[in-house]
Amino acid sequence: MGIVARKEKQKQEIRSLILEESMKLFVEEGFSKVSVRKIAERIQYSPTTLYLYFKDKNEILFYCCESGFKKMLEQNIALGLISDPIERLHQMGVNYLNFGLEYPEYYDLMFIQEAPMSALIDMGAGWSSGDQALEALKMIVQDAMDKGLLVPAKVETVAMAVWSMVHGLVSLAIRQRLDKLVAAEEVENKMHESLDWLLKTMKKA
Amino acid sequence: MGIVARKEKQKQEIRSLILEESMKLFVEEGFSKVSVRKIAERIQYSPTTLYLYFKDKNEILFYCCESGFKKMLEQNIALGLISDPIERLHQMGVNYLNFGLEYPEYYDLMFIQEAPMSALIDMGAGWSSGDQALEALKMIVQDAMDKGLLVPAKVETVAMAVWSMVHGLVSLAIRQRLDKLVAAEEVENKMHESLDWLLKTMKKA
DNA sequence: TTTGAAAACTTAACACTGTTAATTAAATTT
DNA sequence: AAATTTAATTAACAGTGTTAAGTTTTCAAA
Repeated sequence: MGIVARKEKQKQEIRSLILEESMKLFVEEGFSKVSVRKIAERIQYSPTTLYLYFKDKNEILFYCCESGFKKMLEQNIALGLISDPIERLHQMGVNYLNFGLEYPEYYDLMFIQEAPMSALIDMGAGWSSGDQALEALKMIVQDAMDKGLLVPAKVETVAMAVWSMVHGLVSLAIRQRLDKLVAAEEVENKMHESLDWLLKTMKKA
Repeated sequence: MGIVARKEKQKQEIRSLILEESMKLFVEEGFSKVSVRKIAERIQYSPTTLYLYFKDKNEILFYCCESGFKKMLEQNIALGLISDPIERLHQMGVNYLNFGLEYPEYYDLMFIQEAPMSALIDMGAGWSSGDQALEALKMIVQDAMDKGLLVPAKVETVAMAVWSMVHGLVSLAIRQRLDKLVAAEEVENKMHESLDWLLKTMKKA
């Protein structure tokens, strides 16, 4: 049935439209200041129409997360070219910091906000791109360990430490807490210095 | 003037009452679900009365932060007894993790939420107890470096790295992101393992 | 002790928020 | 062309932070 297929396609288009325009608004005005009514006005539909396509506001946020992860993965494509695992890990960290600083609103949604995660738990679904990124991290650590470039330890432990550190840097920066440790203009530099320090430190002597 | 002093004291008492009861509510119901009206009902005043004592809701949150820091500092009193700087740093990290896991609502306010920090910036004031805690951290790192227990590096860089790491662990845990890396029951253990790993790693060979 | 001003508090209201139920309009099938 | 299903809207509810205006209480001077 071509007709039912077309209808399905139209439906998907509106879904995408909602997500696109929502994300634009999140980036423009900041997550907490975007209301269902604002999104609706942007796409020229009534506010309640959104509820025909998404369960609630949280579900919209959740699907925006997914698009954030895709953006993040794109940045990491060139990573495969680096052969030294430590150098690859380092560059992955650099990408992570840059992503967080360049798209703070995305980052907020993906890693800081409570809402999307509990929406996800209700659904039993996804974060699939997020899981993918974590798998990549574990694999690099494993690789580095196999090649004797790191002091032996549990892969999970090291991956968790590295992720926590870059996440800590980005989330403290986004929430302006790092200003309390160094001058605001220097925050970005110092973040990279801290990352450098970690990788130098964990590298087997 | 004894009379004006008494009035001032009464005013302070109501201020404290508001803060106490607000914090109780934050812990009970979670930060985002507490409204001005709920706080007001608890203390048996009209909602608008709160605005006679605080500029807005954010200012209430901000002052709750301060009490959070005091709680945190209390936990760290026993720290002075430990003479080995690395051991002291380690225990400080352990305390940090425990605080975050035991009082997630406090932690949320102090380090994750956006609101209190921007309130603070408007005021030009405080986070005084927070600054104190960071100073303590820097001093320990400095001490460890002086005693040749760490590979030489900028104190700020190392302090930032350590703080970011423990903050990263706690904030990812609170927001249930670590469940994506290890099973939920094991999160707390694994967090401590990651911290142990960091300190072992950064210790000079 | 009564008057008048200052302080403390409340009521009413505004402009928002997310969300649901009932209703209308459009598209498709019979 | 009529009936039915689908899509979108209007109206409304219960809640939010906050302000302006009005009321009650407190306290010092007359």
